[in-house]
Amino acid sequence: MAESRCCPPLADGAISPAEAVDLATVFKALADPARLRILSALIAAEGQICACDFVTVAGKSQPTVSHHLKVLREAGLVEGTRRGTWVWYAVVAPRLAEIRRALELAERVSA
Amino acid sequence: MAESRCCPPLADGAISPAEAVDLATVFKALADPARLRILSALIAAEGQICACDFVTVAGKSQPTVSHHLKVLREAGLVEGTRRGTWVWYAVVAPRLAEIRRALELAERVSA
DNA sequence: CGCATTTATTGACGTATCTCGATACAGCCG
DNA sequence: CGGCTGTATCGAGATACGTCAATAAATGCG
Repeated sequence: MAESRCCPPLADGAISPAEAVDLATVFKALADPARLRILSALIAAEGQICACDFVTVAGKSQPTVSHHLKVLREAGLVEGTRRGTWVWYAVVAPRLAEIRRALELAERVSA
Repeated sequence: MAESRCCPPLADGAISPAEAVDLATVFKALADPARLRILSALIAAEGQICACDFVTVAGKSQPTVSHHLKVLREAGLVEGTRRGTWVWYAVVAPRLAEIRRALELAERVSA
């Protein structure tokens, strides 16, 4: 602690610890190249993609891809629906908007 | 591999592996509650904050805070300048804008 | 039912990350 | 200079994460 304060006491403008944990969970889901490629493929497709195609997109084994899809699902970023043998995945747009808003606030304030 | 294709060949709209690695690095820097609290405090302050204050903000030890600041620095998200005994940190606004743009594209497409 | 195909789960291994105590470095002041 | 304060680095321990092979679960078909 500083004996002679180096600055006025902080205005406590930081997000709460709970909020920080929540946000961190989302960013953790985005913090992997394979998952980003899966997500961007889904976005570019503007629709649904069969899970089987992600093996090629991510360049990983099928179990690894399945694991990444689970992470993205649990982060609320994508949604999978079974159609017979295959499972089709799609982006959850509102969730992406939510994340963007968090960073938008950041830019607005810092601009 | 599917014997009878489940879907047309993917349009290859995903970002490149290199881009994915770059983006993942940034999101990794954001994927920690302590770092998010540090960053949000900086944003809320709309200016510079003395490094000594981050120990309280993050609720971690001084070496841990210093480590997190290094991660944020190396991700280009914050900047520190020494002013005598203390180091003052500030947000790098263009970098935040860059990240926001990546997600903005996402929302535009998925909207 | 029995078999083939797609997807998900399990278990294991290596690596990365978070955390702190101890310590080194940098700049002020008497 | 010598001591003091703030910051950064080092080393170590614990935990989390990415990855794959093996295997299970789900679905369709003959």
